[in-house]
Amino acid sequence: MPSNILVSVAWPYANSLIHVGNITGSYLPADIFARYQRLVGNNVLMVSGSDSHGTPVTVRADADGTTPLEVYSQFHTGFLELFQRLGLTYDLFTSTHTENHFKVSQSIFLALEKNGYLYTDKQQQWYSPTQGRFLPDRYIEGTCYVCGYANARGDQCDQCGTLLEATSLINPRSKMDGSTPELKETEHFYLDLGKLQPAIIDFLRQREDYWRSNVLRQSLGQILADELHGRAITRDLDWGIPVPIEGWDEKRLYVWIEAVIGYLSASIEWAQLNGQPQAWHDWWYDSQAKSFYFIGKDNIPFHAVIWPAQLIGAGDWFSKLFEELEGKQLNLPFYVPANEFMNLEGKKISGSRNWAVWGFDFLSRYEPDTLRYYLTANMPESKDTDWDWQDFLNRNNNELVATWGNLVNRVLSFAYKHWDGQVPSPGELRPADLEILSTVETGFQTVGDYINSVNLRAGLNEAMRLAAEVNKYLDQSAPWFEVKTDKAAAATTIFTALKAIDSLKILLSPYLPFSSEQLHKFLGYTAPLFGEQFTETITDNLGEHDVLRYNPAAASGSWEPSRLPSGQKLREPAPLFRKLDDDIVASERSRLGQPDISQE
RNA sequence: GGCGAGGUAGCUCAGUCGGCAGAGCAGAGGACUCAUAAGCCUUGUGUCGCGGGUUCAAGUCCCGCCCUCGCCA
Repeated sequence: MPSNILVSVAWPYANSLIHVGNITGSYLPADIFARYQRLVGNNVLMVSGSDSHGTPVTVRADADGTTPLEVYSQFHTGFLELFQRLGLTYDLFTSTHTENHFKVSQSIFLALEKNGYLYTDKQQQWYSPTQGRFLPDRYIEGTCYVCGYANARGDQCDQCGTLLEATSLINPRSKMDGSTPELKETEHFYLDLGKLQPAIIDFLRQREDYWRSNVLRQSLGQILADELHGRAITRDLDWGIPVPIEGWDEKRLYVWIEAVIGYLSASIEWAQLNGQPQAWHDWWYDSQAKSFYFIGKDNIPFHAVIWPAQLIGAGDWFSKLFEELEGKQLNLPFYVPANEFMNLEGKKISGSRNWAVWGFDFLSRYEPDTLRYYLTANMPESKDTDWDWQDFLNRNNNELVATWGNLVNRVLSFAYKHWDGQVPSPGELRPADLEILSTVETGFQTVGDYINSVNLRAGLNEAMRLAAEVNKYLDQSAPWFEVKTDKAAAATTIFTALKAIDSLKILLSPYLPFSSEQLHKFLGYTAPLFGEQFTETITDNLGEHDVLRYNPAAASGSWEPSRLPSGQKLREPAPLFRKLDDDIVASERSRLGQPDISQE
């Protein structure tokens, strides 16, 4: 009776590099959760991809004198490598720029249309006569109509901070060529959120008792205070997904409606790549399946309101249009455990000012588990948190290395030295031995419950507390005395300690997969705990796209207490983690805000 | 401007139904030595953002205000 668990992870925008705030906000919690669910034996499907359309990508392409496709491909490739190195085990990390995603998105659009949730309306938009095209708000500069600042952006004034109505800018000019745009009427499709409002309220009310209050209030509270109104879902652009209506093929789907559809399209692509094109039904049509959406707080309305609205609005028309199946309803989100934000040294992370710790840059000097540990211990689950380099050093040296790394090292090296590189044979276990094993084994329940309810920090704390318990046990048993007077007693102690760290290895493995895998080998196991990540190039009618995948076939780990056999041959141990030097605090701080080396 | 989250020990953060303010780290002291000078034992620490109110009792509930952050307009 394994459950089908869909792990949906925020889609990074393919126009900037990934920093630690992005990682702790959604990618890392999703991976911890997914690894745990796989260890428990559930059927996990973890999907995401690059959000490749939208104006930030075209703006960047125009600025760099290249094409949106080039910009997207370059960042996308970087994401695949970073995620692989961080051990983020996506079953599929793909892209929105695929033939499959185009088709799925257009099917959702048409299903919404069939069910009467779309309407058209006209609006004014800046148009460039010199270029013969409409200009997105981000392509416009002008004088702020609030404070008079001459270089206000189309969507916001950098001087007074006001969010601006682009069509009201004074003396507008095109950022492309400085020419003066003119207002022109254009027609768009709108999603009728007002009509869907009662169903969305129902959806949220059904989840009221277990959703985080920040997520619930930001969605339900907002709706109750201020009705939902229709939103334009098409744009006058050429980069993106064509509107699938005759006469509209010059227009594109607005990214905000199309990107979230990626959870569905990536699931479908995953099934196709596995040669079982219907396999995704288990997560999307089985009413017992549960879907978890790992996102940052800035994305709450899109995942708790708009995406459910699309799914409800598409109704059973999606299955008819997409694969001629009758009467299938797509599953709605089960839980949206949105995280708050992580700041850096007391200030907001800012890519453009290089006030950031970049994923790649970090990995050039430190290990992925070091990052995973600090980001989890400091994860913004209930409020904004702060990345502080001194705190990073302290936690690495005083918690990860001292409590866990040292425990492993002292037990392994003692066993290796005194019992000829083998797990010793114990005598009958004494009360203290039984007690510590039972204490550690409670972790499979307590840590598991924390992870299952997406309280990841609490789960990590609990696992670390258990590691400290094993340190106490060792001090009380003092095998370094026993070994001199009663080697059989020492053998019992070390056997017990080895079993304890063998169990702790599993409890910590969702958080620290690399070092757990290494410990697993030190303990003499040959089959790996986890499966393998790999990349692949897929060709379709839109061209080629690279994907990151996960093959669980070789994984042998399971969420249950150690069954370490005595006599098992150990491998020569080495420290799992590196103690960091105090100097790094100053040198890391000096990098912050410096002209950027990593934003290419 | 509307909606929401947060403000608690030197630092990072918990705090459920209102019932003597907590953890980890840092700091101080101690016994030990298997281990990455790690681990173990002992130990100090508070204007719970500010001002009112309700209550026998408020970090917690109510009102007002200040600051930080997010979404929306």
